[in-house]
Amino acid sequence: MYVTWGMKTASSPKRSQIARTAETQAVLISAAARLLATVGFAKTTTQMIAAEAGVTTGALHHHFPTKDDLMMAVLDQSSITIEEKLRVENAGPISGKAGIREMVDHLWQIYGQPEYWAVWEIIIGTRTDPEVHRRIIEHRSQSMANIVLPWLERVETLNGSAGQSLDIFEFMLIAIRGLSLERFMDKDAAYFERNLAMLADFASFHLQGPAPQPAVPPHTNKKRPHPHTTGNFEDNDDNH
Amino acid sequence: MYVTWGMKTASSPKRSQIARTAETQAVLISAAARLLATVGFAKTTTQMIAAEAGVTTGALHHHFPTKDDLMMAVLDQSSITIEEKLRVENAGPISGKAGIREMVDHLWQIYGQPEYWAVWEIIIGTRTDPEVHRRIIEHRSQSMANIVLPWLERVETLNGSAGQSLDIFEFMLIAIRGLSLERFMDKDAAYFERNLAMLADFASFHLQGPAPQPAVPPHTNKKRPHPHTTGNFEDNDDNH
DNA sequence: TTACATACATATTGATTGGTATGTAAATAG
DNA sequence: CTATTTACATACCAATCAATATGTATGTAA
Repeated sequence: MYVTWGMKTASSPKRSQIARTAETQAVLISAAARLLATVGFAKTTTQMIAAEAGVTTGALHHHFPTKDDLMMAVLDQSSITIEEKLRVENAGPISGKAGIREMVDHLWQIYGQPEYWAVWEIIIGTRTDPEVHRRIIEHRSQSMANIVLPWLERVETLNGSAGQSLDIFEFMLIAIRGLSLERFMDKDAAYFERNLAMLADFASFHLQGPAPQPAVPPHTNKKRPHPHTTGNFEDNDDNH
Repeated sequence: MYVTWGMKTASSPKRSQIARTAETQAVLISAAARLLATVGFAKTTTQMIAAEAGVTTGALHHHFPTKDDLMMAVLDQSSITIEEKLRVENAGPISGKAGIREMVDHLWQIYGQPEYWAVWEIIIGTRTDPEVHRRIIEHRSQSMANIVLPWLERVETLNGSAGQSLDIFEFMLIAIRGLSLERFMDKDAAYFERNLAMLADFASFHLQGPAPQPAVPPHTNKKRPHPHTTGNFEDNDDNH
């Protein structure tokens, strides 16, 4: 449980205060996100988070006075991670049907992963708290601006109407969120691959006009062209 | 809070045991579903459910020994309600673009409503409990069969390939589930209308061949052709 | 009417929750 | 080195949770 981290601290006995704070907070945030994605908001307690992080509840409440503070920190960290992931492959214009399919896979790599589900767990779990909810709304609207604008620039070469592209991007995110919900239902890899292809088809249809033929892969496909499109919650092999 | 139900019991002093049981259980299930949709699984306690239903926790645990039993009853009731809703408008073949748009609205009327979110709250909230999770999986797969099969029969007249129609139906459900998630983000009615239109457009293309133009409504639409497509969680005016 | 079962309410349980109070070790400033 | 702050652990708290134990009212079969 706390073996890996414990060895790491033992190997570096002389750390500065800011280094200790940064490391402990990072470990707590990561542990909280991991638990949110695996067991959900309702069952993620402060004691579980502390145990998963390899610290005590005292340390947790030292860095994050309330549980909500830690949740907000998880949101902050997730948006940082996402913007980082997007910046890596976010270069050059999107060309043709293959480029759109690549974009869909890219979005699924980010928003379809179990780690990202922690964000929705917080959004859904804290929706009755007006203060937290308000912060989340503005948090996400700002984060969305950083994601949508680069996309619009890359896809503008294909279609002239920017408003149309924005709508399509919104829909793609919606579909990917819906697909991520299906991970709770023990679906196989082909299911996700099939619907990602369908979504890419959807974007191509709306961006480049109707294709000669729909060209959606058949219901039973023998080879998996995108093996990284999986990501069931049961697949993770934690050591706890 | 318990005024309505209280008066009802006072007005009918002589009820049979089976009638009392049926009514109390129904009231508890409805109260549980309402709370799940509004405040979520984490904050839905047995005491809140009992208070919302106008009974005591003793009555709750008399009819449903454990909280999970009540949750399963909510699932049972929801599938009954859904199959009922589907049976009402589930007659005659789907004709043309307008028919598909009608079908999308119909699905949104069922799966997009806040009441249905209670089902997902249970699925997500109890995903660590293997026994409950197993029951939910088979519960839903059976329920899905009752929904998909009639759909396939109605749409088969348009397109010959049944496998293709099944894939599209799957995709529609995914998108609608993703769209229902967006209700937590304070989106307006135009947002939902816009994306439902895009989904219907996409389905039309795949089911009846390419249309002349995609014909997506503009980003800012002044009139709302489908006023029933709203349904934010904040819109409900409970008296508690 | 009597005997019993069912439907509830009241009161209370032990376990668990998020959070606090306080002590201790480590880092940093003077 | 000394003083003080910071980082963290231990112990504990009031509140709340689901669930139980028990009492009472009500319907039902004899």
